[in-house]
Amino acid sequence: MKRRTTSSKQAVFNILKSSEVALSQDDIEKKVAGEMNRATMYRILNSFCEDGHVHRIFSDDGRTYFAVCLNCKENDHHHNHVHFRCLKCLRMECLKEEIEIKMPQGYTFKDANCLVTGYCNCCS
Amino acid sequence: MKRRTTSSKQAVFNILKSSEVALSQDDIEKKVAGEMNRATMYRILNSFCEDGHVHRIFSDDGRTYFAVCLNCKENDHHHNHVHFRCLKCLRMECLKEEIEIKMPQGYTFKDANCLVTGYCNCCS
DNA sequence: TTTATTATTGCAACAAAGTCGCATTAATAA
DNA sequence: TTATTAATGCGACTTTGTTGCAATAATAAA
Ligand SMILES: [Mn+2]
Ligand SMILES: [Mn+2]
Ligand SMILES: [Zn+2]
Ligand SMILES: [Zn+2]
Repeated sequence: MKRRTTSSKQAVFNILKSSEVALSQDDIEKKVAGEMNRATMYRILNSFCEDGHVHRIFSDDGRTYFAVCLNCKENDHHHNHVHFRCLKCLRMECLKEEIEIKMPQGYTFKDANCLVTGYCNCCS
Repeated sequence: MKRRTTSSKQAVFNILKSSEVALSQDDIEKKVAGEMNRATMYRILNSFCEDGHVHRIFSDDGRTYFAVCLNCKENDHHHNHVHFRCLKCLRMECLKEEIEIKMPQGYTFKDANCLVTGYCNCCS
């Protein structure tokens, strides 16, 4: 027996799944009904990432954002799409745009975290 | 009269300039001769970034790394090159590889922070 | 050279993100 | 129904980075 399904986990997952944008722990805390301990939420988010249901976005605002994996198969995780953070409305979103990076000779690629800041179409 | 040249600034800048890799504040603190207050060093690094002598790399390890700008002209700052962090030897380096990102319709590009993790040629 | 101005520094206190140990609670297997 | 152990809440903690304030020092002005 490994993971157990709990209401906390389901709550967090539903929030992430129904969100159009990536969310920080703080964002989720605001959206979740009732109380939920910060440490617990981080543990939940970490487990989602471990299990490959959710991916992390490391932002230049000092926060980590979380978003559900959409096109990831069990054995094919590719998070090399671009993330965008609007400097005005603060939306953090996963873009369709994928980047392909030519690694230097002898280097091994493990993961990518590509973030672009600017203004979204509403805020431009 | 705006910026003043001080030995602290010069020390930090020389460390960054002579380093092959990008450095975190902590890295610099270890390299700097004698004592230097953390707040002071951050203020120095921030001023370098403001003045466009140095650019920031936001890493997935929770730290910010700093590296001198090499190909930036006064009016043409382009930091859309890829950064690489080796998961074994922990080197953080600026890669030659530049990424070009097609922004969605109506979006305005401001800055990019593209980080790749993996293993460098020594550690692969 | 001397003085005045103000950028820079050190210090301490603070903020925010995230982690961890531990006792308690609750899913699930037996 | 009971036993097992994952999940939770709590509080303490760590790390990165910032800020107010008084003291110091680089530089402009006299
Ligand atoms: Mn994404
Ligand atoms: Mn760089
Ligand atoms: Zn916007
Ligand atoms: Zn390496």
